[in-house]
Amino acid sequence: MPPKRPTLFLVDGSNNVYRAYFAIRNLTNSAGLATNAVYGFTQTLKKLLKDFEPDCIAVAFDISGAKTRHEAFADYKKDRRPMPDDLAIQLPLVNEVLEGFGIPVIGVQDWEADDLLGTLACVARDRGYDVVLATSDKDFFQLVGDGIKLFHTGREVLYDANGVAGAFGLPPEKVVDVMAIWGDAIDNIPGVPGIGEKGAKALITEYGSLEGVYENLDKLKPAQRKKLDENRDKAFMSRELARIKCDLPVDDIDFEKLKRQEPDRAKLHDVFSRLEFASLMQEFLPQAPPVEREYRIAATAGEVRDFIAGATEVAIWFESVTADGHDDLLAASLSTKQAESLIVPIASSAGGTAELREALQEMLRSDRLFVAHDIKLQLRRLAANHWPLPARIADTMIMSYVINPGLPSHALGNVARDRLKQDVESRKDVVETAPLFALDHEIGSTALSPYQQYLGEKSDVAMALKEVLAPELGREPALTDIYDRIEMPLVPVLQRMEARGIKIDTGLLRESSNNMAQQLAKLETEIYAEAGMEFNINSPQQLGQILFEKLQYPVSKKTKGTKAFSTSVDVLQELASHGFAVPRLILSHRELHKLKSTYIDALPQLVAADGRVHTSFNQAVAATGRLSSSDPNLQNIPIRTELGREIRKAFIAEEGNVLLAADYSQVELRILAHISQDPDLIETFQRGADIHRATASKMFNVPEDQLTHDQRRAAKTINFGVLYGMSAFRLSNELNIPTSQAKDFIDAYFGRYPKIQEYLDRTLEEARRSGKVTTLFGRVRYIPEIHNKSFTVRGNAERMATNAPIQGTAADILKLAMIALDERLENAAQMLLTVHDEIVIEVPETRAADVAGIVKETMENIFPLAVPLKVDAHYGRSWFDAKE
DNA sequence: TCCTCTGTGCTG
DNA sequence: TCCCAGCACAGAGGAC
Repeated sequence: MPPKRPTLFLVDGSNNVYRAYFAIRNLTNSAGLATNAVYGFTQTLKKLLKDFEPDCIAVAFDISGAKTRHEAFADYKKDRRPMPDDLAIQLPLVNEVLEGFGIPVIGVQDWEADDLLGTLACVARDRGYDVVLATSDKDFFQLVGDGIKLFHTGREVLYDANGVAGAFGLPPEKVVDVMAIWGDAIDNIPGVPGIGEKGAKALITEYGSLEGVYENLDKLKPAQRKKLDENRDKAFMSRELARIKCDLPVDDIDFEKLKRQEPDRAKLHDVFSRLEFASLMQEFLPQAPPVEREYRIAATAGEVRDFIAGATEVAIWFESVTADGHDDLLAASLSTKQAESLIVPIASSAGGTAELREALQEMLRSDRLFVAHDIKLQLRRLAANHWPLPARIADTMIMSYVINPGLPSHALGNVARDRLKQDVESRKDVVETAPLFALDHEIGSTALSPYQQYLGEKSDVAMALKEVLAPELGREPALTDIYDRIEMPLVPVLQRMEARGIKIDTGLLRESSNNMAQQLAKLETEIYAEAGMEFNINSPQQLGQILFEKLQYPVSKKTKGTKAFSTSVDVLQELASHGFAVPRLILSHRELHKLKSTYIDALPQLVAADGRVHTSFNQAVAATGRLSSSDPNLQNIPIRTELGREIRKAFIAEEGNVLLAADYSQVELRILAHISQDPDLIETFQRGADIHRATASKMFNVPEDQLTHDQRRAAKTINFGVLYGMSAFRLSNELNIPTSQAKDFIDAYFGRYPKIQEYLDRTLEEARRSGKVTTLFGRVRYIPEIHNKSFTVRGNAERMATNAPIQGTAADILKLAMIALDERLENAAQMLLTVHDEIVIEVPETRAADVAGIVKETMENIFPLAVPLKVDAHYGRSWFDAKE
């Protein structure tokens, strides 16, 4: 093999700065400084460095005062517009960025940057470099050939000579001839007026050169002949203007000095923070010098056994690839101490062997503690491949969540950045640059591919995080309990629920989809007719224009962010109540379209080969301690409207089974009664009365059996509202009463339940004092905004503070019940779903009544409160039937 | 063309 | 200004 030629990237500074400036508009920092050009230029630079990893790189700029290269041509560039002020002001910042990246800037007084680039390119090529010009200026196509390529920074395409021929239509050496006729408005190269790109290329293609064209003038159509004839001098002059010089005197240049350097992270972080580029700031956090990491690849089972010998804790990562809807294991990465990983190929395609696979399985069957960041994902992959599941597990994602659940994300990358000040490779980035199966490529080599680096990191970082998080968790006994007794025991329970999935009657959904499509089409026709024109009904913007501009309906509300016309249900209902047809029809259309697109059409597509949908339960998302569900979200299946509830008929049990739905009745109010110790509230629940009726009776001083419907409704609204910190304003809206009356209701409520007021005050006091609130079980939630000086922000924080202990305690209770049920039901029945206060179970019909009893008993007695917990349990063929 | 934000609406 | 906690769809427009 001949030695590889070093690569040199020559970046056309002006071109790329201008391109960024025009490609990105309206980007400024909070001080109003334009930052668009720096941002775009930086992104281009980053991409070049990452995708091409050039050996050498430099950026060429004009130095102000640069003379024209052909002073004889007086017009040349004379009326080129001056650089816009808000671009000029960014040039020093571009220089700072380049300094931060360690990229030299080249400029020679009085030289055009084009000629400088051309000369550098040619000299470098002649000295043995593979040169790439990074520009979006088509003029540079003329330089492309052996040893010189062009990377078009706008299109992100690398052109060699063939590429130029393909993109430009003519080979590089013909570029100047084409420009001679076509001209270039940007550089003020006149060309032949009246003949443009198409004409110029056709002529040069036909006659080979500018000379060729003029030798054959007589063969051309009269009009074209005339234009060429009259502008002969201009054409030849234009060709000289377009020609980039390659022979400027630069003999003394030392390309070694253009070697790529490590970026100065601190410097970049500083400039990006002034520019307020948040993601770039994150990316270039000033870091401690990187630890030497040793990531090896195992070739034999002996190496695997040696690696974990004596270790009681192993951090694991099993990498998988999805093929035909199945997660196939590809490789594992193991760590027993920081900065060391062993990568073990699993799939034969990646170099895996039966012997290696057996060593891994043997490891999983051992009683070591297996650590991962999101271990449920690991369990899922192992289970999908019928591998043994480890018995003792630890999860750094859940540790992070229990310590501070309010973070925006507990994903590995975020936690590592936060806790270890370390960036981790994302699979997306790695797979883009390296093929997946590069894994077996470098076994025995010390140089790791990016993919191997990524794999090694997965277990290494999990182990490093465990070293940081476990001691921190251990210092908080209540949090340790939450982790040990609630969250970790729940992990395998959730994993089994996800793996089981729930059966879907796709036939039913398809039928209903067709039905709805017809109804929607009919509604659309009616809406267009009433509106007098067609428009996109699903576009709030277009709908707003139709309703409030074209049809001139009264405007009652604007949207929060953009202050556009609001077209939300309440607005439409208000309009419909005045007898307007369009809003009434839109409401029907909205409901149908929502149900069809979000549920009826979406669900069948998510049904797996087993005829069931498998959601993911997210255990480290909700700040209050609740679970969430996604892909698909099965926690928002409609129930409140008759039409919506029909969808639950498609969630069914297997033949011979039923679905059993058990839900806690008014669990949050009961928790409020317990935590506040309000005697009246407790008494009401203890005697099993209708809580809203009892509340109304107290508020309005009317016996329970003489209340009006509206009085009970008001009490019900307040009962729920108090859990969320509802304002009088909101209550007045909800009940359609004056704010003053709503305020009276609320006062009456707290007058009768003084302990609830005390609870709210006490909780706010705690939040203000300690910055956090806790559930009954000690789960924390930090409320940093509790001292915010903005009324709105602080108000929000206060409502979070009072709601979190209630909602969070309910979540704790449900989780405990799930853990207990998983154990008690054994194989008699299988939990499938959980929806905050509800558990859905699939059970053989013959055992349904029996299991319903166990479920009810378990859930009601899982944790004794000052009031009884009440569970309603029903079963039937479908989820619809199970909700009596 | 892909990605992100916004408006809207579904659940407990 | 105004109700806690989620997730997803669809449109619009930014970014490349």
